[in-house]
Amino acid sequence: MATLPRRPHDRGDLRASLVTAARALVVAEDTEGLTLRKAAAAAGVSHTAAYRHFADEAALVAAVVARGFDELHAAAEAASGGPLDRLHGIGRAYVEFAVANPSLYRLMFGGEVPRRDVHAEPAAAEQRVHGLMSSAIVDAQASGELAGHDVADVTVLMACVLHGLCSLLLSGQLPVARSADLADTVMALVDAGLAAR
Amino acid sequence: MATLPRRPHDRGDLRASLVTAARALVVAEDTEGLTLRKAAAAAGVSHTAAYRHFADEAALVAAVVARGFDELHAAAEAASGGPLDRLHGIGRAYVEFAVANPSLYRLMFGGEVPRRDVHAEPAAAEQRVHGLMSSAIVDAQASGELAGHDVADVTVLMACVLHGLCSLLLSGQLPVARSADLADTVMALVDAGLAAR
DNA sequence: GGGGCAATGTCGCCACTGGTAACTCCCTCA
DNA sequence: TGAGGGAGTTACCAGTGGCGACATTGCCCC
Repeated sequence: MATLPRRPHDRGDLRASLVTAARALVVAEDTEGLTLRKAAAAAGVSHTAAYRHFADEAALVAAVVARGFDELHAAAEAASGGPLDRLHGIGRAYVEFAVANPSLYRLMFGGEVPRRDVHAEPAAAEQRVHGLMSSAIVDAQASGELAGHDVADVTVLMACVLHGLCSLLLSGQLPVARSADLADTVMALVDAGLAAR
Repeated sequence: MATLPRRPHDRGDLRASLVTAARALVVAEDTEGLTLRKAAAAAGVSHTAAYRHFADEAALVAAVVARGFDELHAAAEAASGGPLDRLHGIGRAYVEFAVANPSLYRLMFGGEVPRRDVHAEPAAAEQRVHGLMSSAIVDAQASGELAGHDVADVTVLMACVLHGLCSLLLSGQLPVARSADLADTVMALVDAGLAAR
């Protein structure tokens, strides 16, 4: 009897399938539900097959995290408008992403599993998001909407505030229902300190 | 043969011993090194004994996290000086704690293991830290060093900025060597927005 | 006093996880 | 055509969290 092709992932798409399956697991069962074995099973493959494409489970997790940052980057990139509006849009998109994908966001910033010093992928993807903020800040300074503080410092402040807010929201310290509201409030306070006057 | 007393933890101090052992494991082997079995072994007890004092491994972790917040609270409480100085002192103590106890801090804010909605302990301990900030903010507003924004909003901003900064520091996105410097920079920017003028 | 009794621990066991080693299959290419 | 290697598989291992049945101990109360 002619068996179906035994190697459906022959052309290297198993890697992508595993990342997709792992991401789905995170969404469905929260971060602790992510297991190399479950991801492999979901991809229709024995768990050892994953080791052909990832050194560790940690490497698989790192790939999921990197993909998460790519998604966050895409969401933030969609912000438009004048320089300061764009900066605010990025901030809102950031918080919206976190609220919409809490388990994924937690995985991305959990920090324990994917050590930034071991896996370069996620760190690079995160840097791209920060780059987006920097460019908006530069523009806002050029247009005179923000004072000329050191761009790196302001970017750090922005990243700190946004991540800190998301962290408090996702841990339940702040009500998720107020996320948009809180994002605006916090950014307004930051603006007050950065505004050109 | 006379066996040594089989129940060295009779008066309920096993719980405390387990938390201490677990905390030590986190410090020694980072968050992923914390295991219920290892903690029990370190306390000189079989691993199932731990279940007499904690429902889950998660409950043990939650206890470690709560204790971490207590330590953070104690460190922050030591800040003194005028209202605004005290607020800055709290901020510096916060960052110093994170840098000095990176693995513990990661566990405290990792978020995956100890869900705030399940374990009340850690959330309450965290709230106490925020309470410290609030009181300093209230004082600074009363003394006229800060403008009279909504205290809750300002507290959120403060907590966001501090946690965000620590998060970036511990993940390697910002150099730990500059932690004190960055803390001051970031807080100065925040102050600029909050200052009474 | 002595007898229950609950608290505290131990042992044995289970399912599951990450990881390794040895093997099979099948495609490619000299 | 046949050697080689990439991609998966099976079998296995140690370690982990968790459960249930049992032992021991000290305390409380008749």
